[in-house]
Amino acid sequence: MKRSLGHIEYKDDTETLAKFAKALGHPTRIAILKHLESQSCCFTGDLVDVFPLAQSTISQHLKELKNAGLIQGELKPPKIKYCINQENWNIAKSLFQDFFK
Amino acid sequence: MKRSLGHIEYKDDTETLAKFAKALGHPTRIAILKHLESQSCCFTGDLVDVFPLAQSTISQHLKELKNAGLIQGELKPPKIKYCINQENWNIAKSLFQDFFK
DNA sequence: CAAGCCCATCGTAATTTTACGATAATAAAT
DNA sequence: ATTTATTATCGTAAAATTACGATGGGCTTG
Repeated sequence: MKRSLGHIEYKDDTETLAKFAKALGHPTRIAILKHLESQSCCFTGDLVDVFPLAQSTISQHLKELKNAGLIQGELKPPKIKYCINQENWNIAKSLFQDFFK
Repeated sequence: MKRSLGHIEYKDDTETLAKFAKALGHPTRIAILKHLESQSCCFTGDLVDVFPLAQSTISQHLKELKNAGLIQGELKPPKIKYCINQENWNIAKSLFQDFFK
């Protein structure tokens, strides 16, 4: 990208909403989150069984959801249990609600 | 991308929600839509004045929002008036609502 | 018909995303 | 201490995204 202006400054809510939306902007990640909602929690391996994707790809999607704050991982050796991050989930929820008025 | 499986088939709602989310996944596009909500409608030129971005860049963002179905353009020569596509907007709204339960 | 205004599109470049296989890391169990 | 199970990370490659300037097309006005 040719960026003449480095960063454009948007309002915090705008940036945050875009960040959440971006994380939701892939069908696999939507499906993962739906799965997490229905199961409340699950392990990486469960998802690898459900989706026809490489384990590393699933892991990458989980990483993005985690970076966006939508999920969190809890160590349950040798597995990792992923759950919705309820706090940020609620923030996202109200940002989207406000956005759609 | 190395795609061994061509396309993964997700449920329609999942694909649609991801498509809307992807379109919302950039702060400039969020800001454009907020602007459109407050003004109800506006011209491309108005946005070029508001955002420190090249006219072609604004146009490209508008194109993506249009492709996602979130906005529509009406010819008002020599300008083009952009508005929220209310029908799809409502679809997006309820998809996000359902998603966040 | 020419000139001007507004906007989309083209061509281009840097960056990011998406995906894979292979490898490394971590903790438990043997 | 070695093995096993599970998951993250690395290296890589193709494609998509984001941005710019320049060009072109459509419509109105002179």
